Amino acid sequence: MSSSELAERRPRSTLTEEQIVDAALRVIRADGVDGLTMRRLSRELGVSAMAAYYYVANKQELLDIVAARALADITVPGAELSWHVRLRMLIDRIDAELRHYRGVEEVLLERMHSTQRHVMRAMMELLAEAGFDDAGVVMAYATVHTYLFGRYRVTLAGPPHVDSHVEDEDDIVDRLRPTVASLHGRDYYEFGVDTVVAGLRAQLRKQRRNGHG
Amino acid sequence: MSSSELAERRPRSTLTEEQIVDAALRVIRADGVDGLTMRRLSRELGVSAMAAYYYVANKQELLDIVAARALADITVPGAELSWHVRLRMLIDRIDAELRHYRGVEEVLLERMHSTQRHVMRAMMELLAEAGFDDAGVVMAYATVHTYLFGRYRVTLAGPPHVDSHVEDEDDIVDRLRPTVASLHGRDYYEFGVDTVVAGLRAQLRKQRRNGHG
DNA sequence: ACCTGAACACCGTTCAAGT
DNA sequence: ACCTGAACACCGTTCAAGT
Repeated sequence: MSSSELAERRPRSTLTEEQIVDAALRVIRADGVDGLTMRRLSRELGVSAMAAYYYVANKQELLDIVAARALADITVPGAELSWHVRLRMLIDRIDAELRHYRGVEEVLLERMHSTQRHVMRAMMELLAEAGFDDAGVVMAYATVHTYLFGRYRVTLAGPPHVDSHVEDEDDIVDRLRPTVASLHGRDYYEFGVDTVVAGLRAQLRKQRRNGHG
Repeated sequence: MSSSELAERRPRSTLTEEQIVDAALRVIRADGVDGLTMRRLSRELGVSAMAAYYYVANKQELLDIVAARALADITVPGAELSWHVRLRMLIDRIDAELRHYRGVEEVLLERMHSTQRHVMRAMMELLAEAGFDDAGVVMAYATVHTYLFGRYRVTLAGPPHVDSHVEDEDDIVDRLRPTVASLHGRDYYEFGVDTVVAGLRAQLRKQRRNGHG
């Protein structure tokens, strides 16, 4: 038995990629994506600072693996429903996973291809079946992707009160401050996704009017 | 004349906030927001590494000032047009400034309040005049904000070709690869903004049906 | 008042060396 | 094969010191 055969079976390796990803997710859930440093990860693994570099080429690769893992369990809603209902369900399922793996959206926003491939494929197929032409499928996907992964980065909470600034009832920004305070992440999510889906339905009607359908 | 009077007029100050912001914008346009470090900024200003700290409390404050400056010149379209046309024009003007100050969107995405206040006010007033109720105004603004500032972070260009991966005509992701390559930033922008605006028109109709109008 | 220089507590990553 | 330790080239920020 050669040593390379031994190596391929990794007989007594103490570290596995799964352990690394699990540790990374634990850190992200505790301290957010910014809290995930290679040194913090090594502490979580109980291993020397640079050990993880034997398994991942660099930090970006680690983040890609983590993002893929977060979306791995997504299932695609069945074809019996109308396309916009299915799209809404698929978006809801992605959102549920993202809330579960809090912090990972930041990774997914940047590069579309790091979305788990089967999720991208499912959404594109759905859009194609709905009647979007090729360019429409791609642009519609990009629109959903941008909204879905971008929304997590937006925080509304402004500086609670600047001393020099007096509240002005005639200023709509001041007048709506209590409304902002009363709305929750859920409200923004529902409204935003409804808006994007309704917008895509309008885009499809427009494409049909222009004679591609 | 006391020394504090002299100071208030800053008679021979070599550094001004304007110079700092200008230098920051030059660095951002050359190397992106990530390339803007406090040390790089000082080199651009021809001054010692920590000099800028006399004018800004920290890097985040610098970025806020830069973002405010980028949106300072936005003018609001006149009231004679219908609200969705005005909204589209306002979004286009913001986008034009962002393209001019390339890289600043990254700052604006994060926190809504760092959008120049007059831009936020203009868009909210427009949405209120359109007929959205208070919660609708806030959620609609948030939706536009998320899409508009989020889209810059999304890059489509995947890894050009993974060796182990064979193109599969039955896989829609592979099949649409040439379509992705043929589309430009402009196409995504037009489609995405059209989608969001059309979606908001649908939301307003829904609100009216539900008896708030 | 305005700016400098050195220092502190971090990063990601490389690489020779250990087992 | 798998992991360690030291080092390199960076960060943002603080602070005593200069002019």
